[in-house]
Amino acid sequence: MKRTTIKDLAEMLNISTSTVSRALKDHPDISSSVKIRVREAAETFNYVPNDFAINFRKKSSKVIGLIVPEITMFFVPSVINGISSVLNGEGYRFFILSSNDSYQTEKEHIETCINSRVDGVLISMTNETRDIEHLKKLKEMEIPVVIFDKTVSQNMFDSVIFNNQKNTEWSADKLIDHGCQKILAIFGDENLEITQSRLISFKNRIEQHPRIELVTIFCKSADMVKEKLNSLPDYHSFDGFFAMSDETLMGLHSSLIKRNLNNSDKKVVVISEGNLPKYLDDTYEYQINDGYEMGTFAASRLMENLKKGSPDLKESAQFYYL
Amino acid sequence: MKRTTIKDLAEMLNISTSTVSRALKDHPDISSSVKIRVREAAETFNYVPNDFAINFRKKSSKVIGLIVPEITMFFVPSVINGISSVLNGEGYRFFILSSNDSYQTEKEHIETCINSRVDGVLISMTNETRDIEHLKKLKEMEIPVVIFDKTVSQNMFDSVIFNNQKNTEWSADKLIDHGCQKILAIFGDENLEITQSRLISFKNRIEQHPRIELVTIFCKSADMVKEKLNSLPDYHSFDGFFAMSDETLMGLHSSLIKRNLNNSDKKVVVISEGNLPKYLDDTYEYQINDGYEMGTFAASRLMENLKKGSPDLKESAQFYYL
DNA sequence: TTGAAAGCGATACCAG
DNA sequence: CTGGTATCGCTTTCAA
Repeated sequence: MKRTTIKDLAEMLNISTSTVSRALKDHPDISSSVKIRVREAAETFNYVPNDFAINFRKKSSKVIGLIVPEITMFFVPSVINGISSVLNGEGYRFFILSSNDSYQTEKEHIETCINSRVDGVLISMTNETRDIEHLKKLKEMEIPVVIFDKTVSQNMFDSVIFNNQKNTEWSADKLIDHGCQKILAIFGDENLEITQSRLISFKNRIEQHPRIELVTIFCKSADMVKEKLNSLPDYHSFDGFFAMSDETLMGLHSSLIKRNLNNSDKKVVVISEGNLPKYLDDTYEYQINDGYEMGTFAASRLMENLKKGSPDLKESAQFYYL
Repeated sequence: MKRTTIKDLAEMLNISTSTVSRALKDHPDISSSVKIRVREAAETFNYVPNDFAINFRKKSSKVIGLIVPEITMFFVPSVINGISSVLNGEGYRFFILSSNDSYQTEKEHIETCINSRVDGVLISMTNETRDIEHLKKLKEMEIPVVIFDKTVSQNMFDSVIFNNQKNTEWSADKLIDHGCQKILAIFGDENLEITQSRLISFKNRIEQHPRIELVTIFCKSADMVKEKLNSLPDYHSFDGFFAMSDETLMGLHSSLIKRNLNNSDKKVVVISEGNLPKYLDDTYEYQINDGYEMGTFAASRLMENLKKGSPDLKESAQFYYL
């Protein structure tokens, strides 16, 4: 089905394509009589500007690529909502690329972004990712990048992460203040930067109280939490639990209710992405790391970078704590 | 930063752009010696084909638009995963547009899809949507559409939904077979088509057993479930519970554990989107409405429509039950 | 086996 | 105020 083009309109009205183009975008040079005729014609013939042609001409796609390590129910949906709200407001769209926890896939997605000429990239990295080699091409191409949540240490791109130290210490203090004597702390994937930083802060804080006994376990998934807890010999002796994420919490919660340990005097403190908490157990305490907020923040930083244009003007990469 | 183009390569190698273009895509006409030289040059000068130009030329974006009523943690993530797995395999990308439960926004998103010349549209509708008027333009433009999960009755576009009757009857039978005598059934928003159809099937089935007492409640959110249950006078007298979705289940679960009614002999049966179940309580029984499956199925149908090309050949819209 | 050239649709510069 | 024209990068006949 042939779609109406500017040229079609021009021929119908016996004027030039330039005039039609300008009339359509309300250029001040054009007489209002012409504008009216053009707009009417556009309306009747169902003219839809061809974004391909415009992108091609303008070398800007108004599209940004969102690369996430995996699409889970825990964090990603709220992040997407946050990103949406910012990008839609700015007339941008985005496509989602899930790395499925594979560094290789992540790398390919970056190629995809380059090929499809996205205007910018928002990325949260996989557990396997150790450096930013694969991102350097984006830098060369002068495609703005903002890394969020899961990152590796680097100073080439803006990044926004939660304030792990603050959140973790808050959590540790809750358990300490509650008078817990034996604490089980459940962390995520041991290889992740985020896990390590939370681990260190948590340990430091707890170790200031030598009488408190601390056991830490690392679990890549909620299922693994369940498994490990089930084979924990002295489960009942713990009087305090810490989970570093919604996912680890899920495993813990599942395990606690199975043993009828909910509604007990055990203290549970969680750093949570914020979706689940209100449905699990009123007695758990949460430090919320809001995905929506992170989404809006990261997207806003990207928009700023986009507008800054010439990147020579751009100061070096910045680190933001949420 | 100037990016290498085919023209650049052609000039460097003193051959024509046509030859370069063909060499790059391994056209049989081109001698292998030329191919090698071209590929080497492309490699060294970091040539990246310009998708804008290609799309423009080919009039195909390899992009499809995904419109969802809202981005929740319950269903959407798995649907997205399903869609991803199919589309990425076919070299397509997609962008996500969330209608935020607003018909108006949904309508705008459809315009967005048309303007950005997506090759196809996958859509799940808002609660406010009553007809497909706003989709007709897509038909005119010959953009293939597949409607999934939330739809209205129509016969213009392919659609894929869960088999509510089957799933609901299965659930009712579970409770009946377990010997439940007093059942509390929790449904979602009373205005939704999906709620009504599940309600009717459920009731019909239970009413075949006159001795069973059935109480039904409608709740727009998990929080409302919690509220209503908390003010239920004879809570303990129920020996069977039905929740029509993960969201209603969340409220029920929250309420059950609060009263220490988990791990009891109460029977809980749920029609679930499938993400949460394994983390809540092993004793609940689930009929899984798998979002991943729906995603792959809907995306596959869309791909088929895309390939069928000339739509005169296409038979009328089809309805699929999952 | 290769090259020349047209053209996809919109834009913007330069002229008038 | 309006028109002519080159151009973006690539693909694809048509010729050679």
